[in-house]
Amino acid sequence: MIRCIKCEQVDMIMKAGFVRGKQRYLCKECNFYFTLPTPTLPSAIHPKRRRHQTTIIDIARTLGVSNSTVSRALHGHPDISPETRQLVLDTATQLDYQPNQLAYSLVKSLTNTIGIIVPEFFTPFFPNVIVGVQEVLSQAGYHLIIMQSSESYDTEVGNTKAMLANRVDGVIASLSLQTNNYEHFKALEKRGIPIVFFNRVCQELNGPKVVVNDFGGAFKAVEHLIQNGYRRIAHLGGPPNLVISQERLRGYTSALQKHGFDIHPELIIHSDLTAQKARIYGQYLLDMETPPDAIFAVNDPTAIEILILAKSRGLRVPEDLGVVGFSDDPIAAHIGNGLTTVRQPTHLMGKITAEMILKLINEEEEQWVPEAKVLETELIIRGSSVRESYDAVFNEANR
Amino acid sequence: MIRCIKCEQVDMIMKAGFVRGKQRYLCKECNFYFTLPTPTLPSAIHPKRRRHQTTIIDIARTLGVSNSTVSRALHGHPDISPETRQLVLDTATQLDYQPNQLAYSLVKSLTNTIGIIVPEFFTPFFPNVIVGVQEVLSQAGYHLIIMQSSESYDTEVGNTKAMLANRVDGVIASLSLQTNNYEHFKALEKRGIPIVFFNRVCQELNGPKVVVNDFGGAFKAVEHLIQNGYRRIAHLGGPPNLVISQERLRGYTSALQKHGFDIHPELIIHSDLTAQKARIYGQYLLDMETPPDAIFAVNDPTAIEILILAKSRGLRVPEDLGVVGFSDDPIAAHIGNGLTTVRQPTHLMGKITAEMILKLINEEEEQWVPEAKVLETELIIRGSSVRESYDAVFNEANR
DNA sequence: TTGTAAGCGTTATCAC
DNA sequence: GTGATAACGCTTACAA
Repeated sequence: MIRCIKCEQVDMIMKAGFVRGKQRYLCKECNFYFTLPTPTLPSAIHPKRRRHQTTIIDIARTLGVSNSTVSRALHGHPDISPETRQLVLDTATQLDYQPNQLAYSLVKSLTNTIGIIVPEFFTPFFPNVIVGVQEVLSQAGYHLIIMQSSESYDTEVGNTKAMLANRVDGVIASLSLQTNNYEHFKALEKRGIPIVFFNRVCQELNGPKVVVNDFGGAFKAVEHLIQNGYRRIAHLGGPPNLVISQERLRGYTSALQKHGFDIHPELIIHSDLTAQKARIYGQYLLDMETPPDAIFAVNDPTAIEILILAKSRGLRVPEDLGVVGFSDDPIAAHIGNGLTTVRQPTHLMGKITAEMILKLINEEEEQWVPEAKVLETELIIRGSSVRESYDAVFNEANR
Repeated sequence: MIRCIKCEQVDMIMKAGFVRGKQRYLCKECNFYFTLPTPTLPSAIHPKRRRHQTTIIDIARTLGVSNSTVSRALHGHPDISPETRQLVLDTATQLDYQPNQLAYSLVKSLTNTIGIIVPEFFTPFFPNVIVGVQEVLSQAGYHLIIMQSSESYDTEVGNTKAMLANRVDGVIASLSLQTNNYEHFKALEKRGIPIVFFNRVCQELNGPKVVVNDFGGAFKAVEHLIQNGYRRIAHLGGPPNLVISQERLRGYTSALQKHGFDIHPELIIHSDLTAQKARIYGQYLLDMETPPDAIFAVNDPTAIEILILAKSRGLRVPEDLGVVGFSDDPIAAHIGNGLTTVRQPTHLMGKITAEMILKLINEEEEQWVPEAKVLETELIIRGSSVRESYDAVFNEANR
């Protein structure tokens, strides 16, 4: 005999289909739809659910307590008797309970998840940064969901949408090569989701950024080439829209200017960071009427391609051609007599980026957060750029 | 005037605090607590929620329709008039609506997320596999949540717990060095979460696996050394608990046996895949009374360490010492005269693993899924192992 | 210390 | 074609 839970009527009840496996009723008296409250019997079993995961309700039922009690016990809430608490904990392990993070996140509007968008995974740079990020985040109890833009603007937009849909608590990003429009990141900002950019940043967005001193690194690299007697130094640069390209180019020109060299625009090439393009532009440079005697490349993969190209042409490195890269990829130490390069603190970069995003998430009011953190680079001098004699001469002259 | 929603009484109603900003009442007649159902007024505003994300209900309210209508419109359900549909879609973009994947996942018990657990990120192997995985998964509309065990058993257990809590639809995993107990993976299985192991698999779990033919690769490598006249070939192996170590060792011994060589247990070393240990064991091997004239290393980082060690000792490679690695890391092509190594199809491995997990997720009944997929390897012959004269002699003798 | 019930944002079922 | 309502699994304010 079914009684309407609203008007207590008994006679005017009609069956009205099933909802999620439970009989549904309609009270014709008060025109009210309802299902019967789930019976609180300890042995109540969901009959037709496959692979049912244990919930706090299951624990509550087997113990004959309310789900709030269970919730409190599970979270070590102070207002609960030690006995109940232990009882709950025991049955939880007994029933192999695993909390449902989804339900938690839904109710708390917190996912404890940070999203990171990186352009690629092929050079060791981004994986290394991620290692640093993850170290800090997992310590703080956050998960990391990693997405690749694959250097595509459209994919990057999709990534940010997915971040939004999954309600990540914060986003870490490094821009794709194609990205020139930043609306998708502004959409995140607008919703109050903190973002920290690293490495491939953009000046248009005024959030916090973590970068290395690209200018300084490039400056040191080119000055080092000058000190080794190279006089016609080319720059195989990156795409002009990236700040790292701009800064490294600026370092290059500044170093030349400081030492009284002219800037030759024909020796400045804008490429795309890949070895394929480096090969083409490298050929072009070395085929010039007056080819350069040194090349400062925007990153290690392109520098290595130049090294390979030089070898195939019978050019001696460093005698005929000096080469300096940027990144200190592991391979740089081992290729030929070693590639001189600018080392970036990738791991540290990851850690600092992660710390920044955590700070942004946890700040109550608008605390002060540094606009941009600039990490220092280190010039690692190896065989591809050291011409002993010149170095001596130069240092002599400067003393 | 408040009426009890249960007994319809009007006089015995008392105010009884607030719940989530709504007045709560107690009916003294039937002793029933209740709040008034949320008014369906179009202009009802959540008064005190900061950073409120637009929901389906907001759209419904502004349009004066029900949320089911909105839901249907957003999902392109057939039973909806084109006008309403367009109206909903328009206001959705207007209000900048972003679906809440959490709520969706909660109700559907589907997250559209796959978790992957990898031991490390330092060698290019795992990043490369991940690239392949992600290619397939993102095509299928799945996200990837990446976790690192950092070669630690405890972290790996934590990772699986987190996967469970986040209710991922499937798990891809490669075991940590420390892992000897597989209960945490069995716990996933028990809950019906599909798992696919790759590369570092374990025989105890009988789920699907994707591996390369480690045996065959090792066999080819060692046979190649024999053909180049090396007669005392050592094996710098991996940890004995990993199947890859076992298989590569098996390939090593089989190749020796096939060519009538004795197995010298003192030439078989179990290390841990790292360059640090490789240095120590490498020293040990080269310091032997009768040192080996060739070393087959379990992976490239260790092989490269041997190369460096040999150089520092003035040993000529390949004349005095032959070296073969396993993986074909990018660096292998460039170090010294090149490192001979066994190439693994990392990208393909990722793609196949991803396809397998998708198949497992989508299969209705227990469809047949291959137990294990074995991918072929390729021996990449470079300078570290080719002694022309010996090769000729050997081939002569075998003709 | 424990219980009650709302609500987080969705989907699904049935009635109309 | 549209609306009403429950349910997904959890936290929490308030009352007892």
